[in-house]
Amino acid sequence: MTKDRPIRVRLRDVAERAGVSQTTVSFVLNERPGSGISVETRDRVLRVAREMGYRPNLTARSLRTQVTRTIGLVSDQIVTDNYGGDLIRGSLLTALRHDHLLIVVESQDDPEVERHLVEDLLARQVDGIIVATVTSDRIRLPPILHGRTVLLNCTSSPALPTVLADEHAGGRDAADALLRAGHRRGIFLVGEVPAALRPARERRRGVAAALGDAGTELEGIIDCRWWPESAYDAVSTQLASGEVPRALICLNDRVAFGAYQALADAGLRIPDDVSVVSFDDSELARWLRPQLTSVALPYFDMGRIAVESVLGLRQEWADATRLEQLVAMPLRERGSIAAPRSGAAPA
Amino acid sequence: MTKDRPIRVRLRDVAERAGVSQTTVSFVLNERPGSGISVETRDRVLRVAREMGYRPNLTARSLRTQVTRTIGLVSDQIVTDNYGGDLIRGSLLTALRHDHLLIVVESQDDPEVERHLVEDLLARQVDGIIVATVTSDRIRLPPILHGRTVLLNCTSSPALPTVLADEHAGGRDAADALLRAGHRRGIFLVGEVPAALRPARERRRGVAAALGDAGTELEGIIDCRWWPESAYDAVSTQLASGEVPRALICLNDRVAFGAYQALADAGLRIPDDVSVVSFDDSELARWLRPQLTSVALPYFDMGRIAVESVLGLRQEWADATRLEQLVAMPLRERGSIAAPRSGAAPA
DNA sequence: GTGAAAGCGCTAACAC
DNA sequence: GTGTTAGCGCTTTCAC
Repeated sequence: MTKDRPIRVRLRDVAERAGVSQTTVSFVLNERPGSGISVETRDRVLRVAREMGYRPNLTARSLRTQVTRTIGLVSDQIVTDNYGGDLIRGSLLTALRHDHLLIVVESQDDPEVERHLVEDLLARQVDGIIVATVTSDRIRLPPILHGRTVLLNCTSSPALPTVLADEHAGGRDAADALLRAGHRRGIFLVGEVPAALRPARERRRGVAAALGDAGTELEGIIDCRWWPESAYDAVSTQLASGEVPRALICLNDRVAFGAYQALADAGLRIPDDVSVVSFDDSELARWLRPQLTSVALPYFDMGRIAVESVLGLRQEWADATRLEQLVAMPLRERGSIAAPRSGAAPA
Repeated sequence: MTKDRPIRVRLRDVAERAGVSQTTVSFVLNERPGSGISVETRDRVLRVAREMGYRPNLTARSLRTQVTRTIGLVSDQIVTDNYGGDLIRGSLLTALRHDHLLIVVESQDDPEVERHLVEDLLARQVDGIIVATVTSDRIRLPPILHGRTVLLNCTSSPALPTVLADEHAGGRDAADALLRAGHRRGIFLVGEVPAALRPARERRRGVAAALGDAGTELEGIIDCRWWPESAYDAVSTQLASGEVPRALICLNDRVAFGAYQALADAGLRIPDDVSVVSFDDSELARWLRPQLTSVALPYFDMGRIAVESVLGLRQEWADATRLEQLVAMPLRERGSIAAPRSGAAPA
């Protein structure tokens, strides 16, 4: 809270002071082509406008033009979740780059709230809406959405344009990284795979596909929640069982973190005794010792693409051929993978 | 991108269909007190409006009322930084609770961009502006801000209402946690203290004050950047020097993470050999083994308070007595502190 | 109890 | 080249 709202300079004030009509000022300021304003008038208007500190009232302009240069981002929990930051950042910066503002809104997973928020955004005449989720995959029925709408990290029925991470390819890449290092046997997947969670499903499918192509398969799945503690417990149990893995494919970095701790406690070294690869490439991946090889979540890019789509900037969707846009997950190779200890025979 | 913008139902449409004037519809819908609309008319208008799916055009309303129910949040890097999430979330949810929308904008630390963004927000007639930074403390000159402005996690000259974390008290609390466990000697601060960084300065001052009150002082400062790797190196060096600390006060959780790794590599156990306390209480604190005792950054609360302030909801500032609002940093006690090994004598 | 009409600040067709 | 004028969709004063 500070001083009160000052008197704003209006277009009319500038016009009066410059001794011209509002139209002239409007034309000059909006650099309207072919409006045939004389250079002198132009310069005078520009000067007066600057002197008076004129700033157009965008609310009034929007009312007139039916364009707000504003995009609404509705999410369930995106801000809450740390991973979500990049999604917002990608959207935000892209919106700004295209001279649009982003209105971020969070429904806290309450459909009623979500409906309300979307209505509010529409009432504010946003030019487009992005519906994003962190817990991807939850089918959401598109509400009374008009205008341009894009789904980010989730799907709907009936289908709407959607931006998703290419988790399947990511899964392949994770497995391939291991295969390239010579791993064939003793490869475990760490983390539960709930049927409702697209990233989990797809990552596993991708892993299985790559392994299958190499004529091998997972040795097993170490079941645990996607959190360090749960992973620590599960991996510790596995190690205690006597069947020591040679490589771990962790379903995210937090799981990998728990695995690191369990491995350390068991006196096993990474990557000499056990190789580890993971998903998400969060900050954690660089903080671990050794640094973790991880398949990055392309959240920043996804946000960017969603905004570009909503602004109608993407050819792919101009001709609504494909509704799903899959964004590549880059593999970030670091020091957590090495050749298997006892030199498994290559295929 | 989806179907085109549909024809919106306007107030006038509802009025025509209901056979009344716009005024009447407006009065009914806005539940204007003492407007003396008959119950029948009221019900009819309400019914028609619902049937037609009427939604007021908030752009038009804002133009008329000069109120947008919108708050702009300008930050340098808040979205980028993971810690910043809570700041946004606190602001966002509080804004929503008070029926306002949040427009988040990021300047990428470019003053020119920042000026531009603030102007845009003002041009959009936002009801208030919050200027936030992650790297607190950088004095920023308030730009052409009108209306209600609040600074979040940074200060300015001339001074504006500001919401800050009470880092000094936080520093005291961190040190007190150690003192309570019986620590008096061998306490090291880990992390550099740049003069320009308020949190760093204040935390150290608070630590020193608490230690001084207990008749002791820091054994030394282990200088390093606020990142795991740098902390790992610095702490490892310290350990190699032979002077093994009994307690570490890490200036944030990432530093603590690096310290954990260094301690583990040196075969020292936490908290038996060395106690550790830290700042920020990020997710990391709960993921570490043992879990880390940390002084929490009250970002969520700070965001909430900033929004409440900007909305004029806080008595403290109605009478602009104090411009600075200090928010408490709660100590989250976990398993990383124990009595010193060789039982240091209490004061 | 209800309606006519003005006006928020801007853009843009049309006239001169 | 420049000005007149009619709205955009809403709120609100004032008259009936």
